Amino acid sequence: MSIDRRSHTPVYRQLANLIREGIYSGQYAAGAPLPSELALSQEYGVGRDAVRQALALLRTEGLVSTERGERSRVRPAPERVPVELPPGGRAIARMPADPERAEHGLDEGVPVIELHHLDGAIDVHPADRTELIRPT
Amino acid sequence: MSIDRRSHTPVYRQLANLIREGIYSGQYAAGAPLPSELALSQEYGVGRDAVRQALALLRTEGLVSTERGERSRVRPAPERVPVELPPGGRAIARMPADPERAEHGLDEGVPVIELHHLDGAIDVHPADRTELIRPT
DNA sequence: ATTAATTTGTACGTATGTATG
DNA sequence: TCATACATACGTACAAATTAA
Repeated sequence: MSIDRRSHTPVYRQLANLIREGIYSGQYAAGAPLPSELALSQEYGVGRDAVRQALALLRTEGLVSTERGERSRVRPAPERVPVELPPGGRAIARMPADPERAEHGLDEGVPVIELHHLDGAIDVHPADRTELIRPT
Repeated sequence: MSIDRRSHTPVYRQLANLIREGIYSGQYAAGAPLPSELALSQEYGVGRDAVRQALALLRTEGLVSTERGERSRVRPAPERVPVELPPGGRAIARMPADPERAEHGLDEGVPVIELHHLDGAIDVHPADRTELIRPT
């Protein structure tokens, strides 16, 4: 698979699609590093900007995490902790603002779940580690 | 408020913070257009790249939406539809991959809620229009 | 209805800073 | 110390969509 310059789909989205498929197919295993930006740039014959846009897109999807100085890695799915939605409780999911994300130490592309209790109390849970449940 | 070039906080994050506060404070009302990228670039004395990175960050937070040819707008919060988490049901929240996002017509920065029923069926709901509830 | 101006999107380049190995 | 790698920030140019004239 390669990049089609004649396609209407932007280069960086085509590249993101290729990498995403590589993740889904297991070509890139969970926790494994992707090729460096330079390597991807050369391998697919695109600018570094296109590579960075593709990786940024995958980060917002929670598929990839990047740390400065290291190659991007396939973000492993953490264990989910069951959290009970109590009677009369309500829950919503939203993306955290950047300062809130830093405060909770969340990866990019990870939503938060707000759990609203009957008494008005609100808990905030990282969505990647949370599974809302209701007992039978 | 303005940009501090000596700060260790990147220019684009400082700018994103300023715009975000402008949204929270009501200076930019829901649905209202933000200044154009050029206007922001000139007003704060930063490059267009920094402006675009700031807006991209706010989009991933679901605070702003942008369409080509139009100025970015403060994303209005849609009505939430109550969805019952049934007995024995489970729910998780995650970001949709780009093709899935396009398929469902979701804005950037909007998670999806996966509702897993006891019989194995899975519903997918847009998180910005969904409120999970459990009756008392 | 056409044209022009505005605005965002994509893609490239260069340079420098900062963190890792 | 040195090389590698990602982050930031500026620039240019052109494409594509909308808005205004």
